[in-house]
Amino acid sequence: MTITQLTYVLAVAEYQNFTKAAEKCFVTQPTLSMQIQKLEDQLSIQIFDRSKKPIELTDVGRKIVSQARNIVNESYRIQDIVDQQKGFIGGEFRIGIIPTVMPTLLPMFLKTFIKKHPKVKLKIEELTTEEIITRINDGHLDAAIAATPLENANIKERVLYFEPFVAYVPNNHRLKDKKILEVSDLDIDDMLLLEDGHCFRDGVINLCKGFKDQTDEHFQLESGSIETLIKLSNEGMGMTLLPYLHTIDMSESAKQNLHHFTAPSPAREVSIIYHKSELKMQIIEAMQEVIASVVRGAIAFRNVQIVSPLAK
Amino acid sequence: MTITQLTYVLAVAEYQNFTKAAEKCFVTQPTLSMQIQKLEDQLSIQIFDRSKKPIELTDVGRKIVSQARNIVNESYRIQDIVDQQKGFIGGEFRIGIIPTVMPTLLPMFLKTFIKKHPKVKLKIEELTTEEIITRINDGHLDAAIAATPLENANIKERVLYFEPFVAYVPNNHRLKDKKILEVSDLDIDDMLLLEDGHCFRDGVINLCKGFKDQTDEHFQLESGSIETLIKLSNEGMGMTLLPYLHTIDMSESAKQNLHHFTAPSPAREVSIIYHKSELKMQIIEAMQEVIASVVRGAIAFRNVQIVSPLAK
DNA sequence: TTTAAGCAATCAATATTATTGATTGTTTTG
DNA sequence: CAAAACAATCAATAATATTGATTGCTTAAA
Repeated sequence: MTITQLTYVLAVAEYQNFTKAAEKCFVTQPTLSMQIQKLEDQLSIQIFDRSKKPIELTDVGRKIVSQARNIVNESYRIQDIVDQQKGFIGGEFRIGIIPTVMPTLLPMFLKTFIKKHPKVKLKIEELTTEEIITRINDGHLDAAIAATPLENANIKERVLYFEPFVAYVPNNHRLKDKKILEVSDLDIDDMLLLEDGHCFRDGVINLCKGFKDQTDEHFQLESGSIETLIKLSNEGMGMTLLPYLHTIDMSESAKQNLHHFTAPSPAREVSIIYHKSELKMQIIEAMQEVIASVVRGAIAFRNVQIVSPLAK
Repeated sequence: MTITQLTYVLAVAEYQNFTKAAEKCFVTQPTLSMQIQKLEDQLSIQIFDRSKKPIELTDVGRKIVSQARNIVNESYRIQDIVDQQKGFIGGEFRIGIIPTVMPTLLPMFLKTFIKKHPKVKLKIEELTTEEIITRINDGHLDAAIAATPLENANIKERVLYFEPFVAYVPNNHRLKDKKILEVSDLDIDDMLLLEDGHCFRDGVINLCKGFKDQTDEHFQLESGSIETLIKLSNEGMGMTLLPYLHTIDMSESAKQNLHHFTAPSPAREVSIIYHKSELKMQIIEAMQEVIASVVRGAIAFRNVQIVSPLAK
């Protein structure tokens, strides 16, 4: 049994196709087929059920794949140990970012980060919190930036910053003349909220006085775009809450509709999150530091109350 | 990086000697040397400091060895998964047994076990509790039989049986005429105790009324032999406590000196213990079952109080 | 029904890699 | 100082992985 064989098995399990798996492993299909056959022979067991199309895992196969993932991931940590020893910050680093953080935070730190750590090959993906959790667990992501706390046993968090919410109140709204809002002014019935993987949304709902069961709402907005949210608000669909960083470079006219909260302002906690195995921890720490330093200038609020993204 | 290379690294780390390590891996010394060099080259780091004699690990080397042990052990679990799937109970199984359990328990179950599970190649070692814990943690033992609870985070326990203590009171002892003893009769000052890795001993000391700090004792008995204990007792060194199974096949004359306790009799908990990773769990369960069935006939006590082997 | 496409297995040829026995140079030991 | 112990090196060889070409099966399209 070799680590190579195990990675081949993982690839086939993922793509359910020997040819495609071979491509991803940068070998020819016979190479991959033979190595897997060899492993199956040595174990005297079938890992894949080749009679099904597309190919399926057998029952043992499933367990073996799970253990193989374990072993392959642990083997990566050898290189990780060496990198840490050398203080080397580099290699591929796959990071996920939730939609409501992506457009504001990424431009703020990306340039600084790649300048400071040119050897890191960043792969950035916009993903919902749910997708992020899945991919951190299966090893497809090295880290992510999301609203926290998540309270997921396999995922660790490091807080980057607290981002206050600012209310966007259109002209026709009952609160249009109250320039400084209290949290108690919020009413779920005349508010418009982003979906954002049930995360941002759920947190805000809990803020509102007398919030109801989520099911009896008029509609759900599935866009991840704050732009859309503002436009719908202008169309008379209700007021909305915007994360502070989104309000910085709004047009002057739109800024007219912004209403701040009295302290403690509601806020969300934004963290860099990663698997508890702490693979590539040096890069995670490097990124945490860069983000913290650029955000420090942009957000200077002290008195905030955290809105947990956890449902219920 | 291959699993083979990692096992070579582990062997050298263990024996601090390339030649001996090569032997244990069933390859020649150049083979092992070259593979380790290749790994070091690929990682561009020294795992071993060859200038020291005997060879030492470098700082990174130590971390790599620790991770390598992890990976190699996890790789064994692939075969384990296959064995479990097939219901196969076999292969090498290394078990440690504490001295005060070995001579009574082993003869009771060994024959039955090897008859029932002929494919298991048992390697049995008599070891102290301390040695057992070390070896379960470093993977040199698959399981062990010891007095519990140990409260060790890496080790799991399954209770096999509770074994009452029986007092052995020589003719010249103050308690020689009290045929049924109470726990409160015990006095550390006229008792003789086995060392047994601080384990059996510590448990008993806690039983005695007004027990003192262990340091101010007249002497410590380092033998693991119950025989010696009885002989010393006969020489007037004091009474002693024997695990019940040891009293079954004593000579009739010796049995005259046995004094039982009133219920609840003090007793020790004897368990099969194993690493939390649960490798070779089928064999462990098979052994647990065999032992439980043979002991069931020999020990039929209900009302006992457990003497914890934990110091303090 | 025929044809084409998709896909994994097979095969023989080749490239790569691991292993070996012999040897060397160094260090340790008696 | 000589002998032993030991790891590195080397060239030869054994073992193994990889490949391109092909086959045979199944599915999808004409």
